[in-house]
Amino acid sequence: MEISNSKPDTRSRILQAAIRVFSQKGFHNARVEEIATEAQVGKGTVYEYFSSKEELFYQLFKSCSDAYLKSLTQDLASLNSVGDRLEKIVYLHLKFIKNHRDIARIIFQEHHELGEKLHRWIWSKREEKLNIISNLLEEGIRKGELRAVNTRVAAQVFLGAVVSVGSTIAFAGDDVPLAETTTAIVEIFLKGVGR
Amino acid sequence: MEISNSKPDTRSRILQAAIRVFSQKGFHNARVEEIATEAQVGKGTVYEYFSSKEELFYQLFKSCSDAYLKSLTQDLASLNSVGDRLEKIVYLHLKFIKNHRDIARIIFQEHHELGEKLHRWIWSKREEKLNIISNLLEEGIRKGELRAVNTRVAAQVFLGAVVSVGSTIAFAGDDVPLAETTTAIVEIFLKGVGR
Amino acid sequence: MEISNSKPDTRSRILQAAIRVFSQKGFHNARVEEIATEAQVGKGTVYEYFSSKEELFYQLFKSCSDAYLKSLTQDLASLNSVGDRLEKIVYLHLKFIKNHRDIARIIFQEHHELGEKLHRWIWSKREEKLNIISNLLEEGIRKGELRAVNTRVAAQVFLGAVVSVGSTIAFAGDDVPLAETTTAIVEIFLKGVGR
Amino acid sequence: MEISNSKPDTRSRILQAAIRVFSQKGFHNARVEEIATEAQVGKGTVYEYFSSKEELFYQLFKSCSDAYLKSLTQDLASLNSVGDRLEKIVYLHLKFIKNHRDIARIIFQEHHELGEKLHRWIWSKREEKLNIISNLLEEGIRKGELRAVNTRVAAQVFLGAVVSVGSTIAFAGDDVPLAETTTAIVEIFLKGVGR
DNA sequence: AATGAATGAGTCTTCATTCAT
DNA sequence: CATGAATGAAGACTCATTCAT
Repeated sequence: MEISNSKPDTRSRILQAAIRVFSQKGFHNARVEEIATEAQVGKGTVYEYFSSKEELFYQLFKSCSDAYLKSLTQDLASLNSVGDRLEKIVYLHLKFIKNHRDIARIIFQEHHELGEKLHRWIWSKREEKLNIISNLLEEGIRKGELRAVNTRVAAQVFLGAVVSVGSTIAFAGDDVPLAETTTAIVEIFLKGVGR
Repeated sequence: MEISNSKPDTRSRILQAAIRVFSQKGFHNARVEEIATEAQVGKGTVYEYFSSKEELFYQLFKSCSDAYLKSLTQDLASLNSVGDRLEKIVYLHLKFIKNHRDIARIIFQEHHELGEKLHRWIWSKREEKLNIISNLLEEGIRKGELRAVNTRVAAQVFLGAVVSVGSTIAFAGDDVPLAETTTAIVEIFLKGVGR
Repeated sequence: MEISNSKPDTRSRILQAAIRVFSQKGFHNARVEEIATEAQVGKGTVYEYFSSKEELFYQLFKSCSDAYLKSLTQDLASLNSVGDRLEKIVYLHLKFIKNHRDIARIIFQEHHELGEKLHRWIWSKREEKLNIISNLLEEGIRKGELRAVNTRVAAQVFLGAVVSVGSTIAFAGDDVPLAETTTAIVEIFLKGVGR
Repeated sequence: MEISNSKPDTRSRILQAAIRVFSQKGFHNARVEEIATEAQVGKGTVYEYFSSKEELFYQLFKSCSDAYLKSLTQDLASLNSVGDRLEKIVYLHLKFIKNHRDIARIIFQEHHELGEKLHRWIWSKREEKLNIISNLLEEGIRKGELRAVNTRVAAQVFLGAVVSVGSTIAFAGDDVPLAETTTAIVEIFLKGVGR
C-alpha cells in the first residue's frame, strides 16, 4: 500500500518546473530543455504530458488561474458587507502574490506575445473579474453602502489599484506589510484621498 | 532649423515601421525583415541605424516614453491645484492612448520577456512616474488639499487606476468619452466610492 | 498439428498489424506504437519479438515474399506447357494482388528508402524471379515452343509487364477481370502486338 | 559584362546537390544539411529557395520529370511509323537512364512514402504516359500496323517492360548495349516470344 | 549609405528504443 | 512474458545578423 510518495508524479514535477522557469524567463526565453532538466526528466518526457510548449504554458496558466479564482470566490462567500468583501479581495490578492510570487508573475502579467488565442482568453478572464467587482459595487450602491458611481469605471479603478500594488510586490520585490497596505488601499478606494 | 522633408529620414521611417510592427506582434513575434519592408528599406539598412533588434526596441521605447513624459511635464507646469494636475494627468494619459494606440501598446505594457536589462530600465521609469505622483500628493497634503494618506500606496493606486482604464482602451478597444471618464476616475480617487 | 486458437499468437498479431500499417503508411511514416496498438499489445512487446522496426519490416517482407514464391512454385509444378506456366504466373500474381492488396503493396513495391542491406536483398529476390522466368523461357526455346530470343531481356519484359498491370490494381485500384487480363497479357507476350 | 560564370547560381547548385543526395539516400534518409554542404551553401540558404524539404523534392521531381517528358515529345514528333515511335520511346528512355542515372533513380521510382499529394501527382503522370502509348497503339491499329489488342493493357505491358529494363540499368547497374536492347524489347513487344 | 543573399547557432519536436516493474 | 513511462539522439526549420557589392 502506497500512502505517500517522496517523488511526486511526473506531470506535477513538470508543471512545477515550468512555473519556475516561465516566471523567471518569460515564455519566449524559457527553454523546454531547461524545464525538463529542472523537473529532472528527459526532454521527450515533457511532450508525453503536453503536446507543445505553448500547450504547457496554457495548461499551467489555466490551472493556476482557475485555482486562484476558485479560492477567491470561496473566501468571499461568508462575508456580508461590500466593504469587507472588497477588503478581502485586496488582502487575498496581495497574500497570494507574496506566497506564490512565481505563479503570480505568470498569471498576473500581460501576455501580448502569445498569440490571439491566449490573449483573448486572458482578457475574457479580466472581464470576468471586472464583472464580479462591478456587481459587488452595484450591490453596495443598492444597499446604500456606496455612492452612485459609474461601476464599470470604478471596477477598473479598483482592479487597477490592486494589480498595481500587487505588481510592485511581484516584480519590484517590495516587501509590504499585508494588513496595513490592504487597509490603505481600501480606505483610499472608499473614502478617497481628498479632504 | 529643420526644413520639412517629403521623404522623412530613414531612421524615422524605421522607427515608425517598428512602432507598427512591434505594437501588433510584440517583440518576439516581430521580424526585423518585416520592419524593414514596412519602412521600405533593405534589411541591412536597419542595422546601419540600430545595432540590434533589441537596441531598436530600446531606442523606440525610450524616445516614445521620453516624449510622452516630457509633454506631460510641460502641460502640468501651468496648473496650480493638485486636483487639477491629477485630472490633467489622467486626461492626457487617456487622450494619448486614444491617439497613439500603437505607441501606447508598446510603452504601457509590461515587458517581462525582454531580459533583465530592459526590464529594470522600464521599472525605473515606473518608479519615476510613481515619484512624480507621490510628490504631487505630498504637495497636496502640505497644502491641505488632501488627507494625510500613505503617498507611496496612494501613488500606486492612482497609477494603477489610470493604467487599468488605459489598458481597456488600448487593448480591449473600449471607446470611452474622455472627459467624463477622466472626471469619474479623479472623483473616485479624491472622494472615494463610499458614502 | 496446430489447433486453431481464437487468440492467435502474439507474433502473428504483430505481423498482421504491421502489414496493415506498413501498407497504408509506408515504412518511414509507420509508427511502431501504431503497430503495437493495432496488434493490441504494448509497445515493448513488439521488441520482444523483433529487435527493431527495420527487422520487423524485413521479417514481414521475407515471410510474405517467401510464402508467395512457395505457393507460386507449387502451383506451377503440375503444368507442362511453358505457355500454360507463364499464364499461371500472371494469373496467380494478379489474383494474389487482388486478394492481398495490403501485402502486395509491401512486397511488390520498390524500397529505395530502406538502406542498402534490405535494398540488396530485395533486388536479389527480383533476380531470383528473373531467373525462374529465364529458365522457363529457355525451356520453351529448347522445346520449340518459343523463338530464340534474348531470355534475360525477355524475362525483364515479362516481369515488368506483370508488375505494371499488378501495380495498377494495387495502387490505382483498377478492378480488372482476372481471366481476360491474364489472357491479354500472355497473348501479347507470346504473339506480340504487331500484325 | 558577364558572359559566363564558373559558379552557377545558388538555386541550381542546390538542385544539383539535391539530385545527388536524394538519388543516393532516398527522400527520408536525405538530410537537408547534407544537401546544403554538397551544394556548398549554408543550411539556411536552402530555405531561401525552397520552403521545405518536401517542396525541394517536389520542385526537383517536377522539373526533371517535365524536362524528360518534353524532350521525349519533341523527339517523337518527326517519326511517322508507330513502330519507329515505340522504338524511339524505348531508346530514349534507356539512354536517359544511362546518362542521368541519378535523376532516373528519382523520377522513375515509386514514391509511396511521400504522402498522398505527391503520390497522386506521380500516378497522374503515369496515366499521362499510358495515354500517350494507348493513343499510339490505337493509331497503329487504325493504320493496320498493329493487331486489334486491348490498348489499355498493351500500354501497361509496354510501359512495364520499358520501366523494368530501365530499373535494372538504374538500380542494379546493368550495363547493357543500348541499341540491341532497344531492338530486343520492341521486337518482343511487336512479334511476341512465341513461335 | 544601402542592400539582400547567405549564414548557422539555436529550438522545438519526433519517435525508435530501453528497462524497471 | 508483457508493459508503457521515460529517454535523448537526431533533424527540420527560423531568423537575427553579417558583409561583399
